[in-house]
Order: sequence, then structure tokens, then C-alpha cells
Amino acid sequence: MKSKAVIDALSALANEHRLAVFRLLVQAGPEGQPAGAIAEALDLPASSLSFHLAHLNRAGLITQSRDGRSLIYAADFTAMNGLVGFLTENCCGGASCAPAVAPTQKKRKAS
Amino acid sequence: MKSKAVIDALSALANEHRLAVFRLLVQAGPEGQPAGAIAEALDLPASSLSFHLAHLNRAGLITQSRDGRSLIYAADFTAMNGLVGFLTENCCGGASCAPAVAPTQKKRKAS
DNA sequence: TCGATATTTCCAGTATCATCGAATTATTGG
DNA sequence: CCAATAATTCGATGATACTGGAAATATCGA
Repeated sequence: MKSKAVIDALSALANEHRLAVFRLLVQAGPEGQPAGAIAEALDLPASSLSFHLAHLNRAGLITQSRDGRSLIYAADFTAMNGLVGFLTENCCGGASCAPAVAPTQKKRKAS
Repeated sequence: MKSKAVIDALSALANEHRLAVFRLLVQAGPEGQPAGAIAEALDLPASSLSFHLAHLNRAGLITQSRDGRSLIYAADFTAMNGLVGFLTENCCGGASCAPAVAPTQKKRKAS
């Protein structure tokens, strides 16, 4: 996962409403939820929700598909996997966030 | 980790420069780096960097300590651990981002 | 085709974020 | 105490994000 994609994903999740939407979709599983149900569950005006859904979609965190009049949104678990993977590898010093104590030897910047 | 803290951490990392700073500090390990070294490594004006460091610090992702004239910043691995933990548990459907397929039964919101 | 439903796009107003030079604060050595 | 060094805070400016009602678009059922 590229740095730019990571930043897009992070900023997409870095919002109260979008984080709530995403969590809801994760709980909903691969089947997803129509926009209307999300709006009702989170008590958000349709236009505001649409803005947030578009944001999450642009960031690649959710997918959109149509079912009749409804647009179904679902969490993209692969993308989320990529994000968590990046954070673990690049921001936790590898492993599972182990403090990276006693590094075998200080990593020296090449030249 | 509370939702508010998660959002603070996510929005702190959702910026090109701050993500670079954080990664640098992760690589630097628990000993951290003085602000000046970071500014030089990332080629950022001192005042801009200071703004970003304050942001990361407010979010709890880095710690600050003084060593003479220098202010040493270091990644807070515990906080990062908490963030990744939250994302894994709440945004990946538990496990390690398994698609959470075939949920035993739909979780119903308690009244 | 028409009316109802589901959702998005448009738009304007407000708010928050990012930038960076200049001024300020903290610390050290002499 | 003073000059030098390290870093922060201030302040003004420009950019970007969020909000939500009204209008537009897509789809369905009859």
C-alpha cells in the first residue's frame, strides 16, 4: 500500500461520522447496507451522509453497488487489511507493535 | 482506546508530513530524535515542524522530553498499539481483518 | 408514463487546517 | 550577564473540509 493511499484512508477514517459509518459497515459484513439504513442508524441528513460515503469510497475503504433504488455500501476488508498492515510494518517497528526495544543496531540512513 | 482518542490519532497521522515524522521516530526507536534532526531529515521549516510535532503530541502519538537545549521527540508505541488494536477489533471484524463472513447472527442494537 | 422512493449533486456558508517568517522563550558556556 | 543555539508561539494568509436544504437523477411499480 502506497503512502498516498494510506494518507487517504487515514483521513477518511479521521472523522467521527465516517468512522461510525465504517464501523457499522464492518459489522454489517460483506453484504453491506443501503445508504438509507445507514442514515437512519446514525441519524445523519442524507446529503451529509452521501458526502461522507463518497469520501470513504474515494479512499477505497468501501464499495458501492446498486440494488434497485438502493445503493448498497460495504466495507472493503482488503483495503482495511492493507492499512493495518502498513501501520503495523511502518509505524510499529514491525512485529505487532513491539516497542522495537534494543534494536540489534541503529539503522543508519544509507548515505 | 476511546473513539475520540482514535479519531485524534487518525487525523494526526493523516498528513504527509506528520506521517513521515512518525515513521522517522518509529525507526529512531525509544531514544527518539531532537526536533532539529527531524527538521533536517525531512527538510521542513522549524515552525512548520513544530506545528506538526505539537499535533502528534496532542494526539498522544509521540512524547516530548528535554535534553539541554534540544527537545527530544519519541514515538509512543503504546498509543500506536492501542490504535492498531482498535482498528483491528472494531474495523476489521475482529481477527486479523478476516472478512467476518457468515456472522453467527446479526448483532442487534440493544433497544 | 406517472408518482413515489432512494440517493446524489449543487451550492453557499462556516469552520478548521496548513504554512512559514518574525518575534519570543529556554538553556548553555564563558 | 551575554551571546549563541534550539525550539516554540504568534499572526496573517490561503486552502480544504463539513454541513444541510433544495434541486436533480435513477429506479421501481402500476
